Amino acid sequence: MLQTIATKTTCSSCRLRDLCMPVGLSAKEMALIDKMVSTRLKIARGEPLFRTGGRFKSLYTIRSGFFKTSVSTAHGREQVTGFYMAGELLGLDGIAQEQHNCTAHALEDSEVCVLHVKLINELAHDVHALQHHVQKIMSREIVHDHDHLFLLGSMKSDARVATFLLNLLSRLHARGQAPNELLLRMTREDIGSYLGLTIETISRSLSKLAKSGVIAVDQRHIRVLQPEALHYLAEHEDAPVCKQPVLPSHVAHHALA
Amino acid sequence: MLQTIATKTTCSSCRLRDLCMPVGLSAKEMALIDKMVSTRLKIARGEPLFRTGGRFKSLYTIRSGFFKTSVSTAHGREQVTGFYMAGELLGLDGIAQEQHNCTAHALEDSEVCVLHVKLINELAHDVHALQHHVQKIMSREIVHDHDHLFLLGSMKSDARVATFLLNLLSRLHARGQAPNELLLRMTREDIGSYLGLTIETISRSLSKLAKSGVIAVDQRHIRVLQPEALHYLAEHEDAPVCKQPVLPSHVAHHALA
DNA sequence: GTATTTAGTTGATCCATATCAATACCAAAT
DNA sequence: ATTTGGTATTGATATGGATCAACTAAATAC
Repeated sequence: MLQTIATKTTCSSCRLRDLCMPVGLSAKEMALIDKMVSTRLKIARGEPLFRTGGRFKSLYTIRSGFFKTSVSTAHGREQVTGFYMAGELLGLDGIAQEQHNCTAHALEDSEVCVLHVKLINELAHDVHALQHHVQKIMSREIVHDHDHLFLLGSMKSDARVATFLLNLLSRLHARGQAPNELLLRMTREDIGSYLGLTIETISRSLSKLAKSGVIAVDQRHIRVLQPEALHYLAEHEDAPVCKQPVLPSHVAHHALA
Repeated sequence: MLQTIATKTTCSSCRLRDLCMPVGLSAKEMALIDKMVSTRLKIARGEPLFRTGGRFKSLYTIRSGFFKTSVSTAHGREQVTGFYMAGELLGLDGIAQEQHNCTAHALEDSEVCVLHVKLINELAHDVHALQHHVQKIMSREIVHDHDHLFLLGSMKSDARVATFLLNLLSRLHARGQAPNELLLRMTREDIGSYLGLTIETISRSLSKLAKSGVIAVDQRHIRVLQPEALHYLAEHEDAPVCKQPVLPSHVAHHALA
């Protein structure tokens, strides 16, 4: 299940370096950083990387693949709290109580770098930028969570779906992918849980977007045909208050009929 | 509005020390820490401590008083993201982009200690525990946000309200207050925004809890009469799935008639 | 004191989304 | 090719909470 493999790649030569590591390190600092990652793990699709309650020893950066994180109650109900892709850091919620507070599942065969916290903090003493870097990443997570609180607390279903698609698109775009195409790695159920909606509502919302020509849906493959319309939906139809027609004619006249 | 006053109290002698600072510091370390807080601010009720977009220079620990934080869109809608009380840290979301990403308002006349990040990070180099402490607090914030995502994504209105009350109660209890009494510092509107509900729903939910004898409501003063019933509501009526009667007879037979 | 404003409650109605149900699709196994 | 099971779509119906509206009570101003 968890297969350990020897590291062949160093951080300094990693193609994801700019996503993972602070920029502008000296050669000396970079050499120190290279010692930080001693192990990599392969996680097969569907398998957990860590689970709620498990002992927290390390953070994980994704080398390749895709993960979801989720929290759940004793009484069964589950809530997906995030999706993570290459270059992103998993496990930050474990620092608080030295045990993982959510479960991370691989949504496709994936590979992660293991960063032992002990090692990170020792290194941070010498590589000053590293400490600040960790803070920044944690802060970014908080900001993202706040945005998501806004989504769950104030936005209507179509706006949630539009926002979700745009968020994935921009993150994939930052990784060199086409800015208007998207392969959903997660099920409708995962999306629904993440967006606080049912699978049927997700399906209907996507169908509506497709019918109106804003996107094209083929199974889990999404192609964005009218990015502006998608942005408009994400930003304007954001409240139970709004009663105007969804799209003004200059944006897309037959959108969402 | 923002009135600066000279510090008369040191961290080492502060009554909130255990809430704010790492425990088990040496005398030497404590002396260093004492230099961290150079300024305190008084914020009058209703005034902002910082605003979205404002330059991020420091974190704030609450000495006394009560704050709410909120994010909002260009198009007006606001979402309360958290409530903060004595000993808690404000401003962590600003680290990511070196600008504040939410607005913090005082809900009563309050006093905060100003912690310049530059100073914190310099100190962290010598006081190793401090660095870890900041990480822990940020991680705790992430965990809390995930719990709140769960609440907004999966819980029904009554469960949200019960959870909210229990959360405030336990935090106040940790600060030496009675475990069954509570003075709400925020309006119903703030609560509604925080819980993703309207003011009317908050009002109805509180009335229902009062009518069933679980709590007593007198304006913003809440007294908990049946803590177990409140816990039950928070944990069990957690999903749009649940169809059973709200409370089994052994918990509270006339609750929520 | 009275007037005005703001905050909160309560009832009636409506609607967005959940729920229920039937069907279709694709992948893996037989 | 056929079954099986997980995944997705679509339609019909139900409902929790939003919206609208009328009213009460406290806080503040005059």
